[in-house]
Amino acid sequence: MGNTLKAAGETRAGDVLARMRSDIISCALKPGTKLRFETLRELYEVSFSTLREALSRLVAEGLVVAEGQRGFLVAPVSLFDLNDLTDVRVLVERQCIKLAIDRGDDRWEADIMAAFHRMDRLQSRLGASYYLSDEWATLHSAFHLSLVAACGSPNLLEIRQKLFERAHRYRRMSSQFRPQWRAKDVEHKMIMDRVIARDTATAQDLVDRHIRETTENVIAHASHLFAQSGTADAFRRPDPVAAE
Amino acid sequence: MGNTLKAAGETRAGDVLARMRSDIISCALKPGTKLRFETLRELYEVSFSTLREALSRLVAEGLVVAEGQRGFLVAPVSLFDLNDLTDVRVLVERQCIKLAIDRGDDRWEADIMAAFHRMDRLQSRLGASYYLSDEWATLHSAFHLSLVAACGSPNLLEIRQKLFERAHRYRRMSSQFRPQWRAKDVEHKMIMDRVIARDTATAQDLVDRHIRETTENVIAHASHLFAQSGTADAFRRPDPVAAE
DNA sequence: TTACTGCGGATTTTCGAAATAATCAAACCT
DNA sequence: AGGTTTGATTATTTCGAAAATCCGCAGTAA
Repeated sequence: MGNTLKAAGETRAGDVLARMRSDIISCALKPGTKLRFETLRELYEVSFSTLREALSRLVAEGLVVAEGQRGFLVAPVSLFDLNDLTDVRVLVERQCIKLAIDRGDDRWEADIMAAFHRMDRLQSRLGASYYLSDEWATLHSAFHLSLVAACGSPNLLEIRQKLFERAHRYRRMSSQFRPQWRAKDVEHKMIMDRVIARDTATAQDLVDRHIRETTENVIAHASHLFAQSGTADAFRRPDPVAAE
Repeated sequence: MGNTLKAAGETRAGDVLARMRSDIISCALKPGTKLRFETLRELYEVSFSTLREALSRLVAEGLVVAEGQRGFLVAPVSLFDLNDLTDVRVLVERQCIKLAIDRGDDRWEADIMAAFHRMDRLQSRLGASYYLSDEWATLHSAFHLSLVAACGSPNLLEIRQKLFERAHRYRRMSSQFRPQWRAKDVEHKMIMDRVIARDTATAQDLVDRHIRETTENVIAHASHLFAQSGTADAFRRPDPVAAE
């Protein structure tokens, strides 16, 4: 029964998960949208259970929120969330950088240079609008990961990756409106240099600024898209987890 | 069809989730155990789909790991993971404390004292073995949460809570073997005092030590229960998420 | 008019069977 | 004998229908 396509060893739920994540990040599914099962079922051509599985995982990633027994929602965006997200990312990323520089070996340095090279070459090939390409987003993500891959903390890296994904959605929202992004590639090169030179303090500051300036850019050009909704309500998580 | 019990407004999956979490933390489901659906189905008296939902959420909390299309596993424990978890918790908790002290108001201070009082009174009532009680664990969790509740960062608080849960399992493993825990309550009081006095640096250091000493305690008395398994393999997460 | 209650339609949540994939062991080839 | 393929068995993943729940609205009473 030839479905879309079912790559090697990939579970159906995983495939839907990836497609939905992509659609949420690209805002094909707009923030705050109610996700009705019937609609999704025909959109992604899978059954209720499979959808539910994917939705559950997206809730874990913070891209979808669950409302008790009233269904699911694309996680809303807001100025408050963006600022909070940015602060947490800076905290985590600074620590990752520090640990990676302390613990990284030659192999780690080589991987960074390789990741940068791949990203750099793709930018040249794609020209001015590289930032709109999914392929570039992947290489960009891989580059930033390579910088901190040697930090030696699986837990920190997992947290970092989830935050990076969430932030990606905000970045996409602004790139949509700002064809001429400022030259991130220069910053990337500087960060790489300072990291490989094991200059912890400077590397941390550069990454800090890299993140915060991007946020400022988003706020300047895309904040009109954000929900004015209350600072508190937009962040209710479904599960009070343990306490109470 | 009178099932166990179905409290107000609680979804079945949520109930199973809570029970499984409790069983994993208490090690009724031992670390590293393969979770077969048929077994779980009769143990928790629910269907495949409902189980799958609960399992998915537990994966998000890091208490269960998924192995491709080869089923689920209770997340293994290891010395490496415990140490890593501890380091990340210290990073997060220090930041939470700092922000809460910067931003907390009178109401926040009052809530801390109330949470401490409830925990303290329960300890008196239960006597020497209070730490084995689930009720105390809840109040203990609530107390630590109250300290940082005013930090103003939903994202940081969510991360903190998940890490706290994971650490809880390790704490349980050692309390099982060490009936006479050292007097945590004195530490709790000191922390509360320094937090309310807005003495950020000291409060951070106390919490830091509070966490690290507990970890040392666990290592000293329960590390023989840990898997010797490789430092890397025990932490594979199911989903490479975005980066390739 | 305003607040409360009970019905009807829509949506989510749960179920267990059917399809798909992995595991294990015996037989087969080299 | 060692290693590989095949086939039977077991476990997981997916499906769509059935049950439970929620939401809006009409009708009634204060």
